[in-house]
Amino acid sequence: MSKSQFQAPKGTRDIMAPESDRVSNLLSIFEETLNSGGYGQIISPIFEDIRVFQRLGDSSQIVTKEMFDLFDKDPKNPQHLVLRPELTASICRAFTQHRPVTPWKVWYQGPQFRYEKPQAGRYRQFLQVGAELLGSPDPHADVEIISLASRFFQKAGLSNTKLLLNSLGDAETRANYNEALIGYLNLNQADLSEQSQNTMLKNPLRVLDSKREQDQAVIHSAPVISDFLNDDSKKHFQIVQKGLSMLEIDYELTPRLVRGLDYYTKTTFEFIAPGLDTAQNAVGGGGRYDGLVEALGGPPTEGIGFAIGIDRTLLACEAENISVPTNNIEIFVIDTTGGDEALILSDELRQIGFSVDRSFDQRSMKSQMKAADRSGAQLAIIIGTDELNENQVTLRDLRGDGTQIALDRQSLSKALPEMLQEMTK
RNA sequence: GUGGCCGUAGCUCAGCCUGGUAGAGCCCCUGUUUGUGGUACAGGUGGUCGCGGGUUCAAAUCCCGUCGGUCACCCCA
Repeated sequence: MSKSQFQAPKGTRDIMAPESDRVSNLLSIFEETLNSGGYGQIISPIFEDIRVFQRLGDSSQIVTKEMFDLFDKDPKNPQHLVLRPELTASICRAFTQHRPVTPWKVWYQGPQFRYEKPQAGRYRQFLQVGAELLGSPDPHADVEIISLASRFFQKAGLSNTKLLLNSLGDAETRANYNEALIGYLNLNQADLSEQSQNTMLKNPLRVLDSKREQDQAVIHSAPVISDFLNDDSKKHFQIVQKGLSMLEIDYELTPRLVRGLDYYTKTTFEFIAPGLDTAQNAVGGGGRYDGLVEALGGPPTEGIGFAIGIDRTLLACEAENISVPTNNIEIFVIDTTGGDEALILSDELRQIGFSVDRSFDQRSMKSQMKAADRSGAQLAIIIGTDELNENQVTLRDLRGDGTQIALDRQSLSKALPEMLQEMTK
């Protein structure tokens, strides 16, 4: 066997069963959760005009160097396109384009792309699900969004996730805080790492996100934004917290929680899976972005949303040993008369709703039995020359004591449902 | 973008230091069992040792480069 000449591109992977069963399971749980909240699905393009994302702010590396470029071939309209690195901006673009009635509640699911160096829980193509609520400043909208994300993790069976909560305040708050933070960082610049001294110039907030040992002392004593919230922001944040308490959703106030994109205002949050023994333990996050639609050329519109990384949620499920729901087949047809019977019978039984598998290549009885066992099927239907001549089939219970009974071929489909139910008891 | 570790059978890995005919376990196939799986035993298929160059009589093994994986940093879901 020669070595495969091609492999999946760097930072991408093939997700195969049974892992893919878990993915589709998570996706359907998510869909169910969001549908139950009156959110409609939006299926937006996988690529967009690069400018849609450039409005996110250029202090973010996502915008500056982590996008996959595409170029429209039409010489009359040489558009610069990119594979979407996130979806909130796409959705705000869709909002300004279609101007739906507000509140506009949407959910999405799909791959996103960032040109990064891969590592644990980080891929160049990664799968996210998320939701956005546009057109309401109501803090209860924040609570609804957070609660839907939280319920998703719950339904997925994850017990070890933690909700981190913070408020970045409005523009006024941020300006005041930035000033104080810059002043503080300047005073303590000498104690900061080289990287952080750099970050400080571009986006002081992000210094709080540093994981370097050297920076921790400075970060620890830095002024916190909660002390700078103005009345409006403070009130908003209080109602959010009260709402979460009313829903009995636990959270941890983390005044140093900073998110990667510049557009966030007021409420920001992150779900982490502390059980994940990797540097990338954030499984989801989001927040309010009241100025974003306007920045994309739309009317002033408030917005709040979240995104959940399915790849990392997958890792968290594995870390918590949550069982994978698999699509086991129910019946395995064994045919030693040449294969015609297996062909006909499996088709017949599939049509009436059973999941049925069979062997190919006219293998031996023994080999087919082995395949039947491996398939996980409850029941084997055996057709040999004896059965064929008698116009019968033999049923064998593969999971119990191996009981076999003979049955008329004609009465098979009628008797099967009851028999299977009996056996799985 | 920076750094550590790793690339040998479908999978998990040994062999590499000290160069001399490519190994184990699992999986898969066949048989013991003349129509019957899950246990046991026996046998078998499968590898230009990631790729390219160099050193050498001789390279999986030493050297250089490159690609990929992985983990961390930067950054981020």
